[in-house]
Amino acid sequence: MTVKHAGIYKIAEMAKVSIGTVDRALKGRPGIREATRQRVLRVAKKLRYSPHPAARALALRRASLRIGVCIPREIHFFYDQMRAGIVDEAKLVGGFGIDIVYRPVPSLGRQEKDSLEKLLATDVNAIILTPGNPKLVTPLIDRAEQANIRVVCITTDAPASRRSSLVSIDPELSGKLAAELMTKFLPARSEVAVITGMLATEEHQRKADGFRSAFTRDCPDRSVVAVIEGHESEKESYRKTSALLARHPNLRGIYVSTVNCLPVCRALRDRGLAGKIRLIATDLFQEMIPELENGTIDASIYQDPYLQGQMAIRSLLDHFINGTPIRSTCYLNPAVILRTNVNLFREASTNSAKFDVRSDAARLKLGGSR
Amino acid sequence: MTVKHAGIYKIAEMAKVSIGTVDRALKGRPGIREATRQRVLRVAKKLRYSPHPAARALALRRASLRIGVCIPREIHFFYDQMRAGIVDEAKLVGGFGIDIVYRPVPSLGRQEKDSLEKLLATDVNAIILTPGNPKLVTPLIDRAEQANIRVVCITTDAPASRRSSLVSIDPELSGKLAAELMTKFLPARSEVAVITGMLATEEHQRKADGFRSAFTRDCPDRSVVAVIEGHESEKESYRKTSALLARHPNLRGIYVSTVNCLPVCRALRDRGLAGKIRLIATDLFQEMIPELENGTIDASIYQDPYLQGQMAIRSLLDHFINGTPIRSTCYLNPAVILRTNVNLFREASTNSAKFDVRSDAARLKLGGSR
DNA sequence: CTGAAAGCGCTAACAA
DNA sequence: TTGTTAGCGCTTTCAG
Repeated sequence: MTVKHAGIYKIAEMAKVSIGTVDRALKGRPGIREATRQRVLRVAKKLRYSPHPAARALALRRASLRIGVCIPREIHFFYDQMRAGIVDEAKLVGGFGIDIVYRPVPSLGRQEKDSLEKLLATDVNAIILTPGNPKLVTPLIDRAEQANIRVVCITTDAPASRRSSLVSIDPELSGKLAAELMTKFLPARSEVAVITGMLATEEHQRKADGFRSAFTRDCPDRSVVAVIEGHESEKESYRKTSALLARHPNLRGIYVSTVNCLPVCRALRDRGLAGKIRLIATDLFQEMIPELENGTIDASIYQDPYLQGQMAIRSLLDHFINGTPIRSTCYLNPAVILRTNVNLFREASTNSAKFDVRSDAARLKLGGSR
Repeated sequence: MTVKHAGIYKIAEMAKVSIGTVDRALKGRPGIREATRQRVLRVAKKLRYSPHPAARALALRRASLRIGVCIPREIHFFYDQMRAGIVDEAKLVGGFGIDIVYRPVPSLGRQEKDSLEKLLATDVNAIILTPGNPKLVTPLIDRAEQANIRVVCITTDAPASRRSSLVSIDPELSGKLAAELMTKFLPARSEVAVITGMLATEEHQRKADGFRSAFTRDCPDRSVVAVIEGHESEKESYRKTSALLARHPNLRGIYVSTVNCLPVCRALRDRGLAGKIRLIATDLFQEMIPELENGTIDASIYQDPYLQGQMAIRSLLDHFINGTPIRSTCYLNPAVILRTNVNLFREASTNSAKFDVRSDAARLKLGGSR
C-alpha cells in the first residue's frame, strides 16, 4: 500500500505549530526554541516526512541543487564526453532546478587548487572533480565535505580525502580484463609486453600490475617480457616500441594501458607486424577507429567517460532528491570494444566531437533561470 | 546567454488574453475561437514556451506522466532486471509525478493482447512492451499510437507497427560480436557450431546469420559446421550437443545464441571437453557464473536488460519532459562478459535476485500519490 | 521565538 | 468564448 506522504502542514498540525516553525526546525534555521525543534523533528520523523521536490523547485526561484564541475578541458575526446554525460543527465531532470557550475581546468592537475577554491566560494551543494594532484586537493576536498558539500571524484581518486564518492573504472580490473582477453587471443607460451605512461602514476602502476598478475596466473609459461614507459610522448612511445619489437622477435602481444596507442600502431606497421601481434588498447578516440577496423588494434578497454559523468550526476541526484546515501565507490564495467561494435560508441559518430563551446556553456545553465 | 523562459502569464500578456485562454490553446481544449488559438500558439512559439515541469507536477494532483509497462514475468532473471531498470529510472525523477502502471504478462507472448488492451483503458501516456507475438499486437500498438500513446518496444520488436521506438540489442550485431571474439580465440581453419532456439524466430535467425557471416568473412577456411536448434529445452539441447560433439571431433568452438547454455556446458564436461572447446554464451544468470569462473564458458554476450529498461524510460522522460523527439530505434551495445568482470554485473550480486513482489509493487507507485 | 501570508507556474473549476 | 480564482507543497518575508 502506498504511504500517504505527509507535508509540512500535516507536521505543523500535529506538532501544534505553524508551517513557518516547521520549516525552521527542518532546515536548522535559527529563531526557534530547542524544545520546539525537537518536538517538530520527532513528528516529522514519525510521519516519515520528505519534502516534495516539485514544490521545492517551484518555491525556490533559484535552482535547488547546484553542482560544481571541475574537470579538465584537455584531453578533449575524453573530457568532452564526460562533460556531455554530466550535462545530459542533469538536463533530463532540469525542471527540478539543477544548476551545473562548470569550472574546468585546462588539463589534469593544472590550476586545480585555484578552480576548486573558486568553486567552494560559489555555494554549490556538490562538486564533481578529477583529482590530478591528490595530495594538493585533499585538504580542499576535506574542507568542502566539512562544509557539507558532497564531493564526487570521477575517473581519478583522492583516496586519502573524505570525498563522498568515487566513480571510476578499477584500474586493476582494466589490466586484468586486458590480460584475460590476451590469454584467450594467444596460444600458451606467448611473450607479451605492456606499454604504459609512467609507473609513478598510481593508476598506471595498478593497470600494469593487474595485467601481469592475471596474465601469468595459473600459467607460468606465459611471460610479460617488458613494461615500457612512454610518458605520453608520441616520439618516445614509437621509439621504445620499435626497439622492443627488435629486441623480442617472439613477441606476440602488446597491451597499451594508456591512450597513447597510435605510435604503437605505427611502429607495428613499419615493421610489417600489424595484425600479427595482438594489440589491446585503452579508451577510444576517432583516430583509433581505423586501426580497429583494419585489425591493427584487436580490442580496446574503454572507460566510458560519458557514462562516468552520468553516474556521478545520478548518484548526486539520487542523494539530494531521494535521500539515498551515496555509495562510497562505484566501479563501472569497462566496455570491450572490438571492430564489430565500435560504431555503437559515441566517439564514432562524427558529430559527437563537435562542440560549440559557447552555446554549450549556455546550455549548461539548466533549470535555475526559469 | 540563458534564454529567459517565458511562462503562460507572459504569453497571456502578449496575446492579450487570460491565462485560462492560453491554457485552452496550448492544451487543445475546446471552448476557444480558432483565431484566438492560432494567435496564442504563435506567441507561445515565438517565446519558445515550454511548461515548467515542477509547476505542472505540483498543480496536477495525479502524476503528470503515466507509463504502462507490459513485460513478461518469466524468465525472471531477465525481466526482473528489466523491471528494476524501469523502476529505478522512474524513481530517480519520481518527484515529477511519474506513475508506472505495471501490467505484466506471465511469459513472452502469453495474454499479450489482453494485457495491452487493459493498459490502453488506463489512460496511460506511454507504454513499454516486449512484443512476443508481433502480428497479434501490431493493431493494438497502432491503435495506441493513434490515440497519442507513445509505444516503446523493448528487447523485441514489432517492426510492422507504428511503435514510436525500439530499445534493444541488434541481434545481428550480437552474432557478429560473438563471431569476432571466436575468430580471435581460435586459430585459422577451425570448425565451430551454433546452438540456437529455433530459427523460425526472427531474432534467432538473425543472430545465427550475423555469426556465420562474420565468422566466415575474409577467411574461407573457417566453417560453421552446424546450426542446431535446441528449442529452449534442456534435454534436447544436451542431447543434440552431445551428438554434435561425437560427430565433429575437430570442433573448436560453440556459440550459444540463447539463454540455454547450461546443458551445453554439461555436455562438454561429460565428454571431457570443458575448457578445450571455446564457448561463447548469451546473457547472464546466477548459474552461469561458476561456468564462467571455471573456464567452461569463455565469454558471454550480454543484453543488459536493466540498461534497456532504463533507456526506455529515459527516452520517454526526455520526450515528455523536455520535448525531445523519440529516436525510432536505439540499439545498445552488448556487453562482453568475461571471468574478470562478471562480478560487476547486477546478476552477480546475490541480493539482486531477491524481489519481494508485493512491496515492490507498492513501490511502483512513484510520485503520483503524494 | 512564532505565526501569517504572499508567491513560484500551472491546472481546473467556476463565473461571466 | 473568455476571464477569474483557488489551490498544489514549499520558501521566505514581514508582523506580531
